[in-house]
Amino acid sequence: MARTRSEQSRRAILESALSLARSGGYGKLTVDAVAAAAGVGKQTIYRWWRSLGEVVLDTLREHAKSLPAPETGSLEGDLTAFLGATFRLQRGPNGTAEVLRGLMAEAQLDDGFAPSFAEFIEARRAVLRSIVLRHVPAARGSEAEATVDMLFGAMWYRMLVKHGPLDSAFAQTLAALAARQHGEKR
Amino acid sequence: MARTRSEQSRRAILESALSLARSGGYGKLTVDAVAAAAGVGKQTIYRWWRSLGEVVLDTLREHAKSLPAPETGSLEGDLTAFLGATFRLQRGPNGTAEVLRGLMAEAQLDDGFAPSFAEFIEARRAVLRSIVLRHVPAARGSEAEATVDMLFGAMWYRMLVKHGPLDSAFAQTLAALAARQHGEKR
Amino acid sequence: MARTRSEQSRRAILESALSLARSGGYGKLTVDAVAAAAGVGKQTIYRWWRSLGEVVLDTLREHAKSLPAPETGSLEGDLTAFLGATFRLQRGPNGTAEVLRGLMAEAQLDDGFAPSFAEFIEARRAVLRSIVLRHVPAARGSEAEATVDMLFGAMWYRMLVKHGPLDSAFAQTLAALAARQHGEKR
Amino acid sequence: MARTRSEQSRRAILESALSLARSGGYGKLTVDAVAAAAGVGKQTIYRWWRSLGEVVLDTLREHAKSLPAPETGSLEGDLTAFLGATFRLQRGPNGTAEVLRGLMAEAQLDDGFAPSFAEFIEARRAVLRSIVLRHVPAARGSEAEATVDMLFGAMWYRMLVKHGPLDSAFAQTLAALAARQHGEKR
DNA sequence: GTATAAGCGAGACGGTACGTCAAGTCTTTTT
DNA sequence: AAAAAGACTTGACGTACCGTCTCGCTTATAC
Repeated sequence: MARTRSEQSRRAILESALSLARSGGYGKLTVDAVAAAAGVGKQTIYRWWRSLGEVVLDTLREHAKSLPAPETGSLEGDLTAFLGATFRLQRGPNGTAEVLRGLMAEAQLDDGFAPSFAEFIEARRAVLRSIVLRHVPAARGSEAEATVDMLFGAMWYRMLVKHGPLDSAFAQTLAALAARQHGEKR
Repeated sequence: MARTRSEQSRRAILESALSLARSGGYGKLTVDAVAAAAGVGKQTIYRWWRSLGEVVLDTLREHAKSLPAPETGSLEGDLTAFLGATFRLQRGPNGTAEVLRGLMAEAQLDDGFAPSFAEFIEARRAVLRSIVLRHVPAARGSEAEATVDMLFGAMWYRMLVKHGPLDSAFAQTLAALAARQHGEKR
Repeated sequence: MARTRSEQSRRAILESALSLARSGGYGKLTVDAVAAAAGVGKQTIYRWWRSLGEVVLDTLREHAKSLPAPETGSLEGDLTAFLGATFRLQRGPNGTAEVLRGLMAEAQLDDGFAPSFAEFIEARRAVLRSIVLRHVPAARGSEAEATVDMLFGAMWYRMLVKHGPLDSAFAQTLAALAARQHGEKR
Repeated sequence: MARTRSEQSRRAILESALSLARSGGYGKLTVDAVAAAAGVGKQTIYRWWRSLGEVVLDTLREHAKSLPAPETGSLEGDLTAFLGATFRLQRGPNGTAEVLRGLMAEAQLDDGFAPSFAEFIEARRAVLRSIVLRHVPAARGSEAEATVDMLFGAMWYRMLVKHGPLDSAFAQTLAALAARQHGEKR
């Protein structure tokens, strides 16, 4: 005998949060602003999410689904394709890099948000790990983990510090170096 | 012919900031608290630093100086030593990891702080880059950069996401994989 | 369709402001202290008043209502009664003199507050003016205004400079002199 | 073997204080601004005066000396002349009204300044009192005091509340009413 | 088919911290 | 010893957001 959750409000909140984070920078995102932009009461946000970070994370989960695991036949080829596609999704004014940086920051400052973010990260790691293991089954264990950390680590490092571009050349270099780690021809 | 800067206040601020960041978490660090703990007026902080991030960064610059570049004869050996020492400095209750995570977050949220932090990061990259190039001169260019990004990237990735430890085993694995990237015997 | 203004907070603010002004002196009244004493956020004060002066003025408006216009039959009698009652309200530890002095000071230093205070003053002048005109209709115009200014002026002058008491003897003297200005037998 | 007080600094401080008070309003007068405008260290101000109020009061003491007691033969004439001259000194952009208002406010808020200000006020009262007593010796006592309070009170009241002008017409009206209080022809 | 309880937009609320301003004091160097 | 310069501690300012809490309205069951 109760009213049901408004799908319209849910969408408006997700979209407003993402668009405000992109335009003004994640650091200037506020609950008041999101609520106002979405034409929604603040309580409606707090009723369904624990923080703005969770809202934004929700929007990214959908984005990431559009990344299929490639099949080129070689580790270097698969990595080049996967990393290239991942970088492409982040680049540009409509890319997710700005928002990802904000979420990473949030996870450092808000202990409540860190687990959700870690879970999101783990999902991405699982995909990359499976690519590595498909070509180098023997690497199972700390070596595969380290390779995954080196690849995604390099990506995040550049995304966060901005000392170099996340372009296809970088994707290729990373793929080549990772392949060599596991004995593919140099 | 005016009063000179108080060295006592400077030290008190640096020490209070670092100790509060370690005890309560960087996210709960406030200017009011630092000023109170240092027995200092807030204005004195704002007079000499642009934000708390800059204060904390100042304390870390001194810490990092204590890391000497190693000389073991092989790339893998040097990397193992360098990464191991770096990780050791970050570990534990008196380690710098908690504070580094906070600074990385700050750099994402505060555009004014990002350049200072990037400069700090670049100084660390320079040391690692020189180690790589000493052993593999031919890697000069994007390959050396990528190797540096993969190593420090993996470190930051684990520091930020906390999905794995920064211990000597990880240092060794990273060193071995990086050495293989550049043709050292496996 | 929003939450309505809290009557409880409104009263607590008015009472705290008045009581703090009386105990510590108007000059030491601070927004922080009023908010703390009232158990209220500062924003709640700023939401409804433009300055502490307006808050205190609000409490005085109610106080002043308790002064009825007298009817003794003569100008001198009415003035004696009216001024006597007015002075009495200001005297003593629970009197309003301390607070009135503070408001007068505020009006000099804060251009935004001056109009509100002038309006409050005019309301009081209107009462005294009507007493004068009831007995001396011919004084309408600058003479009545001047008489009002001389009576309230003398009161404020003593309140502000504190060179003489605001007692019933002074009320009587003022009343007598004002009556003579308008030809009542001496 | 000591340096003597700098007359140049003294003058610069007095002039800067007065001019800043007139241009920006007494309420916005600050010690920093006066010191900067006078090309003087803040300590030099604090060494010789207890507060900015005392500085400004010093400048006014000289101004007031330029008011000679008039001799027209009648109470009404003398009062008209005296009040007219007094009002004239206060009017206009170079008048002292703005500054006097500020000092009166200061005296209400700063207990340390009130005595100095009261002394200044009393000097002015003495002049007006002597005029009244010269023409109405019998008024000695509370009646003369009350008349002085009514005249200066009316002046201050208008100066502070700004509900009417301090012009020669008002001076005349006040003089006439005061004369009637003491039996001069109506 | 209507009562009723949850969802909702709105926005007031108690708090915490911000970054700024000015006060009055202290220290350094110069005159 | 007085002065210019300006750093220092202190304390209050007015603002921004936080997360919580009514308020009155809307709407989808469950009776």
